[in-house]
Amino acid sequence: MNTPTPRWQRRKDARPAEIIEAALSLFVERGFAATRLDDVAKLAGVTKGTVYLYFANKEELFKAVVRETVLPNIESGETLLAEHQGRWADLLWTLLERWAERMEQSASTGISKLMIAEANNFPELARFYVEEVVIRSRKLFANVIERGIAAGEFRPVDVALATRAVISPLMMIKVWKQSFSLCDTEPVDLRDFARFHYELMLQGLQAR
Amino acid sequence: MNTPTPRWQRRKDARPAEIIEAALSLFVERGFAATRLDDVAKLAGVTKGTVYLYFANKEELFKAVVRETVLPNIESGETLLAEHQGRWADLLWTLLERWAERMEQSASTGISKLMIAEANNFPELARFYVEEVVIRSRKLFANVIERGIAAGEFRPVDVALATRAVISPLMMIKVWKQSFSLCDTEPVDLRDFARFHYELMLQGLQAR
DNA sequence: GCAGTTGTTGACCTTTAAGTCAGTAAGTAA
DNA sequence: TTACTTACTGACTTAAAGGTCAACAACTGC
Repeated sequence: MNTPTPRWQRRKDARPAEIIEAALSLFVERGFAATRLDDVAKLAGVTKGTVYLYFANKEELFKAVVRETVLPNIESGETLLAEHQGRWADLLWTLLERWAERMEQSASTGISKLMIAEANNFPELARFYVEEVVIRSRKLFANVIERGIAAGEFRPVDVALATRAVISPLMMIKVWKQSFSLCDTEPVDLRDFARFHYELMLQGLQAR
Repeated sequence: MNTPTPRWQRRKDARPAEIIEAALSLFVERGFAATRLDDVAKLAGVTKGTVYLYFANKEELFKAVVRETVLPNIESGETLLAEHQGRWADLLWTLLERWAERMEQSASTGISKLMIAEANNFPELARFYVEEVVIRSRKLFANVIERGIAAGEFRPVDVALATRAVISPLMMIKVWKQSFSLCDTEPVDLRDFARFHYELMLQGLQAR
């Protein structure tokens, strides 16, 4: 007799993560409302019923996607800051470079586009995201700038504004690529841009 | 006898623009899929049937919103460039300042957030937007930078990268405000940021 | 005024996708 | 093998929103 391969397997532990991964990529591509749970299930290799076995409803799945995907990314930067010795400009570049790298690899950075699109529809989730992700990321960069100023390495600029000037260009380019990769005839390389942005900005930041 | 005010009026010419305006503000706030046509109609002071009198379906309304709203904004910048005399850095600041002003006033700049969110769901519209709006805006700024370089006012930087470095920060801050105004506890003023960004960037751009 | 035209309504139909659950088959242990 | 548990399926129900259209009432011209 042939040993028939089972039509499906029981994989209770792996399912949630797989469903979240599938949901992430479809939410990022199409948006929350335009994504059908049948499609999420299909991409995760299960059926819709299974999705509802692990998540109470579509909104809870969305929240899980944001929570599970976003938090791991910040901690590495915070360790870098804690352990850093030497010029603050170098740390700034290290942070930007790592960020650009991660943007090219993992799908998780697509969350920023997703949150921008859906923030108004999920106020509580937006608040969670702003507090746990945005403010923390800003603090990280703000710290570097502040210490650079204190060390006499940077001019005494407005830190809140400078922080945004440092973060926003890379973020915008990434969000842009996420949305218009198919039709932008003049794309730029993320790392090239990160380097260019860093050098341009450093001129204005450095003390004379 | 009292002259009864009619329950509604026939205003064939004004309806399309009013419906488009209503749709714009709801699309920007909630996204395309999450916006109900009943709500658009209500906000425009009509009923759903009237919306379908002027637009074939929801998708055509969306296209009309993008087309009608976005085009008028670019031309003024192009005239400024054509008529400019003097330092190119000054023109750069004029363009950025006007852009920041318009962002604070008209709702039309919310289109960028909308297109970012929906580009993948409307490939043809995304192509139209990229070609008619994005590329044209980039060309405008690229021209200023190129002429500044030719005049020896700016260093010979990579124009494509510099253009994005100039545009993206303001755009990101605007998109951000659009999405997180309710829960961002550390908002920045658009004009302040525009000025800060301009001065920071100019340091890196200027020839020595 | 009155008759004819048409912009507008609102109840209705239709489609789509969220959410449910009884049944099925993959695993497990004796 | 068999008896049992439960992860998983897929057809079903339901709700909501897109889309339609016959009737209506605001205008127009005579």
